[in-house]
Amino acid sequence: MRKLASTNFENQKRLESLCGLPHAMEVLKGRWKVNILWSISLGNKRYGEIKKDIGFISEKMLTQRLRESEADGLIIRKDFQTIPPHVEYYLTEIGTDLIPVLDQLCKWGYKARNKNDKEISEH
Amino acid sequence: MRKLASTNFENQKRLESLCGLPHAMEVLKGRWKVNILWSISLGNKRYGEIKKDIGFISEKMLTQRLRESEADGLIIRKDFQTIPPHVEYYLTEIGTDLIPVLDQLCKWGYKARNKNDKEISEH
DNA sequence: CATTATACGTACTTTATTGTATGTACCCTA
DNA sequence: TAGGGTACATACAATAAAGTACGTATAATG
Repeated sequence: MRKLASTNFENQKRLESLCGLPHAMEVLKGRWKVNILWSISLGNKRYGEIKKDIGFISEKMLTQRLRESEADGLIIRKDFQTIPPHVEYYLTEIGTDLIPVLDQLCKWGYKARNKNDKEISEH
Repeated sequence: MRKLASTNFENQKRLESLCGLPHAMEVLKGRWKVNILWSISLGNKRYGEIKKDIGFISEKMLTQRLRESEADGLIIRKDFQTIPPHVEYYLTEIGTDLIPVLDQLCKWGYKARNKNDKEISEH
């Protein structure tokens, strides 16, 4: 739960008003979000598929992050209203737009990791 | 401080081993990091300049994040060894490579924010 | 008739991050 | 000689995120 009257919260708002970057980071933050979005972009639609794809995410985390990404407008939740339940998740337009950026970030991440590992092992 | 034997920690490591994306997010996480890096990329070199540029970051946060980004290999700290102290921060090569990606992310962030605001105000 | 599968919800504990307050050592300027 | 600037460090309190354990309803399967 967010505490609306804390400096913590205020600082985040102030940052987000400065430029788009903090908003982007806010929307992507948390351990699992980018992986969930990525997984959906690869064609995993159902809760169970995403869970299996990531492998070791807890059900609580998955549900929570999916809800947040839905609220942020990145994904759409389609409930087939059946029993047992059948739900599918899709990227929205803005969610889809994010994927190439994540791809860039991923490539950078590889480079950064290798570079740093190398430098550390040189000692 | 990180607790090395927690599931929390282990999960992060597991994710990072999967692809470059979690590593990138790990390196950029926290409220202030991307703004600090951005500020340096704009030409702010000194501690005080970065602090003034962001405006409302506490000194503790700034120091802490600078140290982390240095450990992650994104920036270099050049201490002029004078009294009163004079220190300058520069982006490394890999740190510089990140800037265009952050720029993309920033643009996406604007779009995502506007889109979401609009949809919310339509209710 | 017990198990598995679906997609969650809720209460609780553990870990991690962020913020606040204060102190440091020295220099320069008024 | 009092105050401001430089670039931090440290102890502590407040807040947020992540993980654990357990429970739900129903249907199909063995």
